[in-house]
Amino acid sequence: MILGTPSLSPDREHQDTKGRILEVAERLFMEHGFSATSLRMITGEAKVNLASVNYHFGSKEALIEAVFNRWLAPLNQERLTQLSRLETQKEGEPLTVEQIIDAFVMSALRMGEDHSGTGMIFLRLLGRAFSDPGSGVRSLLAKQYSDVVTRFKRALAKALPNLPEEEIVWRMHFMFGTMAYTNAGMDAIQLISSCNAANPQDQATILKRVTKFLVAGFKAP
Amino acid sequence: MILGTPSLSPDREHQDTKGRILEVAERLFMEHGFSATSLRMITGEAKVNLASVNYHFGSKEALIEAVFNRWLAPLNQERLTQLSRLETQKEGEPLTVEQIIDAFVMSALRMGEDHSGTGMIFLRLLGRAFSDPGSGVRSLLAKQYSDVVTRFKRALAKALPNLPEEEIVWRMHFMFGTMAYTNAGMDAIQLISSCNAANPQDQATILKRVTKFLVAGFKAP
DNA sequence: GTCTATATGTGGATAGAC
DNA sequence: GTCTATCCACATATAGAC
Repeated sequence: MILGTPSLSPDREHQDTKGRILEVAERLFMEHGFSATSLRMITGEAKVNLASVNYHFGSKEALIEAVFNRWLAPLNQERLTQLSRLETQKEGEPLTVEQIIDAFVMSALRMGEDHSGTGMIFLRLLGRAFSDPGSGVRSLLAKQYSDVVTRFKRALAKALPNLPEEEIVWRMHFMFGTMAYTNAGMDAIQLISSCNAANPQDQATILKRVTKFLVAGFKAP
Repeated sequence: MILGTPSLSPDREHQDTKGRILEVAERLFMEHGFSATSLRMITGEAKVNLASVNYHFGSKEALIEAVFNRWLAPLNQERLTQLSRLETQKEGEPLTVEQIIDAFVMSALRMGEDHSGTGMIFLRLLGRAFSDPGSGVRSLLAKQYSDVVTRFKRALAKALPNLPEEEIVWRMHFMFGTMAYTNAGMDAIQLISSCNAANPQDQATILKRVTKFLVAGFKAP
């Protein structure tokens, strides 16, 4: 429980001020980006006073950090836990690529499904944050991701002993990109593809597609 | 020659006002995002008068559109040309997945290398634009990409007859994500991976890695 | 076409009453 | 902790001289 993780209660309008701000900010940041979202928009929708943001968080920048800290740490913790679980299970033998990618991708799904869908919004916000340089979030991401990168890199190196480490790092980079974009641009696909195929489907199906795509990519010679 | 495509002359400080604005805007939008980049920053660096932006473009929004129109149309035209060239060559027989992905990815490289590296900056900006909703650029992207999507989808469907069309669309979506992120987040990899592996390399090598990764992904069962 | 000056709005942040 | 009122920096945009 890091920073006022919201209760699962459906009537969120009775939450405390701090929690309401976090929840609305999360959504608006996702919809409009960080700099295009004003504190007035946030406090307006959250029906709290403008000054309360600075009272509770100190600054807009600090609010952004708080939004991230609330979800990112648990998400990456879950990823590490899943990986550890698999490694214990196999007792030193290398995991399969499928298992590793699955641990990475499906942790996101699990977090998204928890908390009655609120986590899903964060996933999409996370996608945006990776490509948003003007928010100071990037350095935060680096810290939060460093353990995950290290551990997954090691696991993948064991699973793919013929692949140079450099290649593995790049492919992980591609994986982050695919994940980020898939989450953030879920609405872009309709714009781009302009076909009735890829319609709003449940995240589970999409992530299974992603996993298959990524596993094949990692296994490329 | 759509909107003042810059000359290849190295001393750009002698360009005309409109061209200088476009060039600086392109870079600053990429570095800071659209809404975080003010016209003052642009005109300051371009050493032109503030009012000249509105004189030449009408508004900031129109400037953003101009920046995109300058490069995106030629890029996608190149992609279509490459695809057509291959199809003519094969006379009706399906292309290989490698050829198709290569036509898509390497057109970007070719454009990036042209114009003494200026195009590269645009590629990274393009990556940002996909995940930046607050700029009205998205609908522009949809229009500019629609032909490319249609043609490449058809080619891929012929190359992968066993793959449902829906799956193809999704994998194209993943491809866009990988490309967008790879271009935009080239600096993020150092933050994230915190290892000496993936260092500033030439774009060509990186795009070859991407291509291999993507081809394998598309070929996944 | 280019400049100065300015109109007009909105941003984040804060002081101080309650 | 919450509110009103306000400060001040900076945004886009434009009017009008040159």
